[in-house]
Amino acid sequence: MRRSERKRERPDLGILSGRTLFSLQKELFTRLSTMGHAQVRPRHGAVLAYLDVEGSRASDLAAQSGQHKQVIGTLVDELVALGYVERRPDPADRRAKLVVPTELGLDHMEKSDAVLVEMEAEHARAVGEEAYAEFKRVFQLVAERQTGVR
Amino acid sequence: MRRSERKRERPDLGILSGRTLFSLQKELFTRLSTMGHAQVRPRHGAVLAYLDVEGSRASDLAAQSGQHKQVIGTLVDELVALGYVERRPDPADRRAKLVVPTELGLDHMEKSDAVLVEMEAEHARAVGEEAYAEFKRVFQLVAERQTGVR
DNA sequence: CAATTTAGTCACTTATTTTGACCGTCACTA
DNA sequence: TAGTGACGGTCAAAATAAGTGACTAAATTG
Repeated sequence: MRRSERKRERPDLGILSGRTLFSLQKELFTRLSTMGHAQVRPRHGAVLAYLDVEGSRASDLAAQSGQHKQVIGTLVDELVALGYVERRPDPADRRAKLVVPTELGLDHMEKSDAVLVEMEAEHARAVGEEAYAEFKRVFQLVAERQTGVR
Repeated sequence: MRRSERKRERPDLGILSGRTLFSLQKELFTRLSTMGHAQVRPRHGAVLAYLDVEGSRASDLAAQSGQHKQVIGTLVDELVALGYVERRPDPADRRAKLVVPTELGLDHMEKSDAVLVEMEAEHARAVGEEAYAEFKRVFQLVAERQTGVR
């Protein structure tokens, strides 16, 4: 069997993760664009995916998303321009600024969470609820190991 | 519970995939760089990951990796310059060129496959062989569904 | 053999990522 | 309470990457 065939039939963890990530992202943002959020691109996910309703610090967003601080800065600039978030001084630390979602931002966050839940529910129906739950459990362990061990 | 906490404790499929992919990629290429392949970057994976020992067409590599043909062209240029692959006319189709790995390229492919197998084996030991096998099985189904449906 | 596709490259334009320096706080400690 | 090092965020610039449209040559279709 040729290597490319083998990779297709028994893809490694990286290939599976990559395929899933990009395809999921594409579907999510396509769906969101039909729900009134056409301007937001997958890139902005680094901010919106981790944003708290009460607001989050740019550094926390950087740490959680694994992006550089500059990238977060740029994304926040764009999201401010689009009306999804605003920057407010952090009362607890005068160095920091809180990135706080606006009404529009909150709507995006809710819809995005809902679509993801729905997409996962479809997978669960297809492969079996129990099998899917177990899959998620192990995936989380693997992801933690992979991330932590470095 | 705040949203960011929830995302940390019960990450969605996208977050898990993303974390796993990027961390895996980073570790893989870090390890490979200590094995005599310091010049190759994750980007080149689009070519090297799917390359056949007998050579592959640029179009096939583009299709399998999901990259544009131009991207593949550029990557092949770089890999040629680094001595990992060479371009040879495809005897079966005079329009096409085969991208064929050199000795160095073959070494990279073997080592990269071996490191991935090893990394996965470590995960399997940690979460249990059986659980890991089942995880891979379901992951493959989910990835196919996610990719195919759209 | 004309019309259509397909493989690949060229030349450009536009995004995205990465780096390094820098300023104003903060936290700790002597 | 002054000194020191670390942290939060931004600027500017350099380096990489991605996306487009047009174009040549060869295969396929009919």
